[in-house]
This record gives sequence, C-alpha cells and structure tokens, in this order.
Amino acid sequence: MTGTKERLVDAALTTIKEHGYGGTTARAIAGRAGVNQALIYYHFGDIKNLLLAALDETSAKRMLSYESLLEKTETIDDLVQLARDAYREDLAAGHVTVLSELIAGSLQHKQLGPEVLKRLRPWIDFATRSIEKVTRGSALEQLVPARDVATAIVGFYLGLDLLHQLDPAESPAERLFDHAARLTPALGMLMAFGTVENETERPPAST
Amino acid sequence: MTGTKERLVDAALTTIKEHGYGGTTARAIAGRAGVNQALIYYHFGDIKNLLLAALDETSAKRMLSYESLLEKTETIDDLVQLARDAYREDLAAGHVTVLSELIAGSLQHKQLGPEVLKRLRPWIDFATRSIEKVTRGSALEQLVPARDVATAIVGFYLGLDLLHQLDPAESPAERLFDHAARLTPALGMLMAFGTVENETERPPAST
Amino acid sequence: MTGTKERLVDAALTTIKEHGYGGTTARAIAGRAGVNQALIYYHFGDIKNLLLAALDETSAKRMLSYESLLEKTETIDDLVQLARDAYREDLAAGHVTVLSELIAGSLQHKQLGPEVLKRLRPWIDFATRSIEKVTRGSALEQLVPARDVATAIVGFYLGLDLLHQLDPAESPAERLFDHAARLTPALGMLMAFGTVENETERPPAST
Amino acid sequence: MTGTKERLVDAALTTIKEHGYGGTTARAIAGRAGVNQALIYYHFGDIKNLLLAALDETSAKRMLSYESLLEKTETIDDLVQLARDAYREDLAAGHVTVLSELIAGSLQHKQLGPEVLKRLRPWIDFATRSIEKVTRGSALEQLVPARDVATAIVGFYLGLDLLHQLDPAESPAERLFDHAARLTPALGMLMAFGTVENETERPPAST
DNA sequence: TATGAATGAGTTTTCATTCAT
DNA sequence: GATGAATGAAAACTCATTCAT
Repeated sequence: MTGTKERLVDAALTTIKEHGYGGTTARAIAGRAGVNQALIYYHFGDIKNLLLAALDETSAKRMLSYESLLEKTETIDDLVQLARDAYREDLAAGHVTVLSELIAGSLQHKQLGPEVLKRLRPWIDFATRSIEKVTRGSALEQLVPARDVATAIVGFYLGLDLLHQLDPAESPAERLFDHAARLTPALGMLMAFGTVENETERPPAST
Repeated sequence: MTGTKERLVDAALTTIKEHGYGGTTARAIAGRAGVNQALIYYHFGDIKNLLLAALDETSAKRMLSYESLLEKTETIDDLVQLARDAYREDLAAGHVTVLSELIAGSLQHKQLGPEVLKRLRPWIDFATRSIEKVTRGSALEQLVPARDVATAIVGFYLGLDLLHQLDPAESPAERLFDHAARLTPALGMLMAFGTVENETERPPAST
Repeated sequence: MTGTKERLVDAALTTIKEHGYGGTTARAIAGRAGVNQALIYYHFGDIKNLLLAALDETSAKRMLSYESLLEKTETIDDLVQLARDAYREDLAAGHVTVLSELIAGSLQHKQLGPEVLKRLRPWIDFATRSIEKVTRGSALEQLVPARDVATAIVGFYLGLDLLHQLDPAESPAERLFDHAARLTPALGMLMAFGTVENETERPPAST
Repeated sequence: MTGTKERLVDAALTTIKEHGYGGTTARAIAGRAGVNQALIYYHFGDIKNLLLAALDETSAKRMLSYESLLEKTETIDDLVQLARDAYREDLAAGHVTVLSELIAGSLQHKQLGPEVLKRLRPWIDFATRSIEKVTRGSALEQLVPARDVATAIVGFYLGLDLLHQLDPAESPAERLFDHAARLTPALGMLMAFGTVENETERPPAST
C-alpha cells in the first residue's frame, strides 16, 4: 500500500487528538489508518516511536511555517498578531493537544519524557528568538528575560489547550489576544521610553 | 478497616501524581492503599468516581486555605505573592498535576470532562475574585477582564505543571514571579494614575 | 471454583508433557484446566512461575516417595532395582520430560535456568546420598566419586527421556537395567574384595 | 548475495545454540545472517526445514571427522579417549545443544520428531560400530549389547549437554572421563580374562 | 465492610508466512 | 535470487469490574 507510514502517522495524530494518549492504542491507530496493526511495529518498532514520529512530523511542518512568519515580524504588535494566529491554527488543528497529551502521558511512561522534551525545546527556542527579535534594543530587552518568558508562553499554550479540551466553548484566549493587541501600543511607548536612556550606547532596533 | 475511603482517596492522589492518569489503575491504587481492589467499587462505584472524589478532596482543602489567604490580600503585590506561594506549594504537592492529568485523561474518557470542569470552575471563580479584589476601583479594573485573566492564569498553572513534569529542573516560574514582583510597583503606579475618584477612599498600593 | 491453583498446576504439567515447553501457552494451560486465562496471572503472576510451581509440586511428591524407598535400599542390587523402578515410573508419568523441557526452554528464557537448577539439585543430592549409602565402606567408595556419578546419572535420565520422546518404541533403558542387574553381583564381589575392614560389620552385597 | 544458504544455515545453528529452539525465529535467524527474512522461505520453505538442513550440515561434517578418528581407534582406552575428545569439542561447539533443543522442540512440533530421529540414527550407528570394534572377540562382546550401550551413550551426551546448559560451571563429564580412563585398564584385563575362558565354554553372565 | 477469586475484553507485541516487485 | 511490505493469528499479560462469601 502506498504511504503506509504516512497513513499511520496521520492516524496516530488524529487519534491522539480525538481520544487522548490513553485512547491511542495500536488497534485504534491501525483501524483509522485502515491498515494491519502489525504494520505499526514493522514500520516504527512500537507505539511510542510512532507517536514521537508523529510529533516530529507536525513539529517540523509547523516550525517551517512559523519561521517564515517570524521573518516578517518586526514589532511587538506583529508578534502578538503572530501569536494569535498561531494559537488559532494550532488549537483548531489540535497540534498543541498532541503535545499536551504526550506530556501528560509521560508520567505513565517515563521513557517518553526526555524524548518529548527534546521535541519541545525547539519551540521554546523559537519563542525565545521571537521575543528577542522584537525587544532587541528596547528597554524591555533588559526588563524581560526572554527565555523565561518564552517558556512561560509555551506553557501558557499548553495550559490553554487543556482548558480548551475541557470546555471548547469558552476560550478566553481570543479575548485575551484582543486585549493584548490593545495594550501593546502602551508597551511600545514603554519601550520607546526605555530606549531614550539607552540611545547613546545602542541604537533602537529599527533605524 | 478504619478510614478505608480516606486511604483510597489518598492512594488515588499519590498514584495519579506519580504515574499519571493512565497509570492509575485499580490495582495500583488498592496496592498503595493496602486494601482490596474490590473496595474501590464498593465505596466509589468505579475508578473515575474515586478519582473525582480525590479531586474534590484536595480541591476543598486547598480552597479553604487559599480563601483565608485571600482575605489578607489587598494589593497586587500581595496577590503576586499569594500566586507565587500557591504555585510553589501546589506544584511541589502535585495538586496541579492531579488536575492536568485528569483533564488530559478526559479526552480518553469523555464522561470525565464535565465532572472535572465542574470542579475546575471554583478555581477560576476564586482567581476572578482575587483579581477583582485587588483591581477594584483602579484603572486596571476596566482594562483587564478579570474572568478572562483568571482563566488564563489557571491555564498558565496547568501548563507550567506540564512543563515541570517534563523537566523538573528548569522551572521558569520562580524567576517569572520574581520579575513580576519587581514590575508590580510600576503596575501600582499605573493603577494610581488611572484611579482619580478612588484616590480619596483608598491609597495607592505602594506609597 | 475449587482447587483452581491445583487444576492449573496439573494442567501445566500435562501440557508441558504433551506439547513441550513451547507449546505450554497460557491458552493451552487454561483451556486444559477449564479456567480463565487470567487466573494464571492472578494465582501465579506469570507463566514461568506456574511452570516452576508445577515443577516444585511434582518434585516434592516424588522426592518423598523415593526417600522412603531409599530407606529400604541397602545393596547395589537394591539401588539398581530402585533406579529401574524410578525410571519406569518417571518416564511413563512424564516427570523427567517436565524437567528436560524446562531445561531446554531455559536457553530461550535465561531467567528460568537458575530456578530450574535450584530445583534439580535436590535430585543430584538424593542420587549422591543413594550411591554413598550402598558403597559406604567398600572399595567402590574410593573408586567412584559419588557426586559426579550422581550428576551423570541424573544427566543420563534426562538424555534417555529426550530419546524416549523421539522414539517411544525403542527404549534401551529397560534392557540396560536388566544388564546392570546381571552385572551387579560382579560389582558386589569387587566391593567385597576391596572391603577388608568392613567385612566383619557388614556382609557383602550378594550372599 | 553469495552463500546465502550457507549464511542462513550458520545463523540458524548459532541462534539455536544461543537462544534455544523457541528463540530461533525467522527474524532472529535472518538478522544474524544479515539477510532478508523472506529468504528463509525462498531457500528452505519454512523454518523447520532450515533447522533440519542445519542439523544435516553439522552432522555430516562431524561424522566425517569422527569416522576418520574411529579408524585409528583399536582399544577401549582409545575409545574412551575418542569419546572424551568428542565430548569436549561437541559441547564447546554446541553441536549437542542443537540436537537436544531440536528434540525438546519436537514435543511442540510433532512433525519434527521423525526427521530429527532420522538424523540421530547415524550417530547411534556410529557409536554401535565403535563399541563393536573395540570389544570384538572379547568377553565384553557378549556381555554388552552394543546397540543398547550406544544408544545409552548418545542419550548420556544429550543429558550432559542439558545439564551443561543449566550450569556450565560444574561439568562432571571431564572428571568422569578421567575416572573411566583409569578404570579401563581393569576392563581391559577383564576382557583379556574373558577372552581366554570365553574361548572354551563361556560362563553365563550371572551365576 | 471486606475479601479472594473470577471473568471477558482489552492491551502491546511477535510470530510464521506470503506476495508483489 | 532478493527485498520491503503486508497479514492474520497468536503470544503474554492487564484491565475494569463483578460476585459469592
């Protein structure tokens, strides 16, 4: 059959999104993929490997698109915009759910933890770079430890996703992004302020 | 045996903290409680009920202590302090983990979702009240939709807990709280600015 | 159900005798015992444990009866007689087969080896004691290293059993025992020769 | 690939020696041979056939060398020497293990039995001829039924091998051969004796 | 209340084998 | 000759749950 590995990866993703870590059994995955259960083991060795391969795949795809978005991002406003779009798509597509379920599942299967962490780090790195890019040269640069904030934001996404799973109807995220968008001009001013004292040593990010 | 129900509740909590939702089987719980598996069904009907009872129990206990802490909380500084203490204890004690594992497990067992949500709401309410209390009468009151921020904070806790499960070593939360503490005076000033009418009745948070 | 453990032990013995180590699956055992497969794990933890418990049981039973036979054994003739009877019953009842299959299976499941060895030793000890008893004070006592010969005899039983499995029709053992019986008087004479000091206390094996 | 059949035969032998009959799966064999699993079926039809082919191969090789050794064997002393050397090499090389595992496995797969027996007979024949050669014309010739003793010896080898698998450290065989070597002169004398008296009347085995 | 035993459906994984290329 | 992919059956074992006592 053509693309069995791809079918399995897709099926694994869909299944974990719909039925969670515990519901993602060999039978469920293979059933959805329309292939024999044994093929999971033929192609991936075991279920955990398939799950990690699935995580790799989504991660890689999304990272690519976000990297290209980041290139066009210059200001905090842009970044909030990017964050909002990312949130919308990731939540809707269940990307974050895959991650949060795998993390939650790591408590049961301890070997999973390090592997998932390895795949989470690029996202924290990406968020760090994003923050650094838009705060570079401003007062915020000193004020805000980029990596910590980045980690916090990634955690925030994970948590919002958990809440969204519980209660898909009431998502505060959209409203919060709106608020954030309204507040960023203030932040921008703050940044400008901060940049005054800084001006002699370092020019502002955008000349 | 005396206190079998309590033993089971305790065992269920410990087990879910250590082995996650999927690892919390009847055998594991009963084994840890040192009682017969069948007693789970005698006392709680099924495992999900035991888990929910366990969630009820921790929730109630913690809510009580937090309520009394909130009474002494007046300013944003106080609240950040409260949040930091809450975070420390909840994380260390695994309270949040119980919640995040149950939410993650809700994807697998759909009936769990509504029940967990029911038990999560009091916390969002509590956070909402906390925010309202410290922003009442200030500019922030209008600026910040208390309930959305409260939900966001609860989500944030959940997410940080997931990250902490993955990588207990690197927890950005403590550092973030420190930063927040350093920033709140500024926020306090912002609030003072905004609160024209309020000024007579209540002094700004930081003099 | 009454005697489930006993039924399982019996079924395990019968199954290994009939279908060998590899054919002794949970399904086969439980099927023969007429009980649910899961009871194997409830009562014994895993299949290997059941197999070892089964070995324990037969071993204990047989050891008892052989011990009492040994008490009545005084001469080499008696011992050859005992060996022949033991061989007949053990082979017919498949006792040795259980052992040889478990040893052969130990190559596949390495953890089995030490456990089986632990249960084999009492038999080598028994054989050693038997030999020592009938050779004590004779020339053979010095000539023959009792433990080595005992080990050899146990090995011999195992090997004969393997051959018997292959070709139940042609068993040389019976004929060999007949020969041995005919030769022992000569051995007895040899012993009498060697035993100068012994002569007064104990009459030679064959009068 | 060159010599695929040979590689498979070698791999099958090594695998059965190391992991026993039950551990000798298509995957294990092919993996060790470094070839595709399907080639087992292409070249040998099924696993059992490969195993039998492997047995054929070792058997043939060893038989050749033993035949040439037998030619130089004239006395019982020589024969004990030959037996000891054979034992050492066969045990070390695992030749006997292949046989004992296949016999033990025959209980599970009944079709295997006759085939293995067919390949075992030449060895019993060889042992018979060896015994006959060194006892010819002596008293022992009548005393000892060569074929039965030969069968017994083959069984003995099998049994010793089983024991050796269980406890490679303590092998009584070497010590026993030493003893046998020390005893054979006596046997030789017995033979000489017997041959003299034999010539005239020959006394019955038991008086 | 409590227990030991039981059950049937489920889990992950491996097996020997086949087949199209 | 050789390979990668596929398959259905079976392996060992665990699950939540029930029941008689």
